Amino acid sequence: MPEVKIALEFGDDLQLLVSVILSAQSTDVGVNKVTPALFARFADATAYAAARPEDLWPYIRSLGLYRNKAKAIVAAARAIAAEHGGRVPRTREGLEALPGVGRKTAGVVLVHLGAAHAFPVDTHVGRVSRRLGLTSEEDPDRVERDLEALVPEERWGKAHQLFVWHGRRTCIARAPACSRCPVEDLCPKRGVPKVIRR
DNA sequence: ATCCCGAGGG
DNA sequence: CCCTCTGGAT
Repeated sequence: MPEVKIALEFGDDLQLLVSVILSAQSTDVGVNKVTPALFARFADATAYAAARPEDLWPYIRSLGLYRNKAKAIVAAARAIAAEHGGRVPRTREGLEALPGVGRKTAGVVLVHLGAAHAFPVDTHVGRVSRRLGLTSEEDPDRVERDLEALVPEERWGKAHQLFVWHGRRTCIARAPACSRCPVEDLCPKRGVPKVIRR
């Protein structure tokens, strides 16, 4: 399988974690647009920990949900500085214990770090899986359970990345590009009129 | 179940 | 105008 380059641009674990927190209900394009200035201003967990959430607003306001995200980043950085020696924890339990970090965010961080097998379910993974008929669930935790039963554990991370990639590039929410879809033959929605397709 | 919450696309 | 974007906390 060809190596697939995935979107988020980060230089260290903390930049990765911050990027993933920022990516909630936001596009990767938007995240990569704000992170250079943000990372230049806040170099490490100590820098974020010393800041107030409002200090981050100017950098991330364009993303939406910026109050929550700023609060989460500062709180998480304080926990990382105080309880983890300034280093981002590399276990699911450690990550999920951080403020603003839930199962999906922890999973994406683990996949990027290669620290553990995980199959985080975001809007793309959920939509693609439902369209392909791999699950009929809406709840991300249940979708994840179905997918993890279908895919060998060693491939969860790669599968997650491929599903996201496919969802962004081809199996787009509004207007799926079925005509250039590489897995159209596998798709139950094949041939279904666009209006009903979902 | 609801709130947060701006930008880009159809 | 409405929907969607790699959610999490309450």
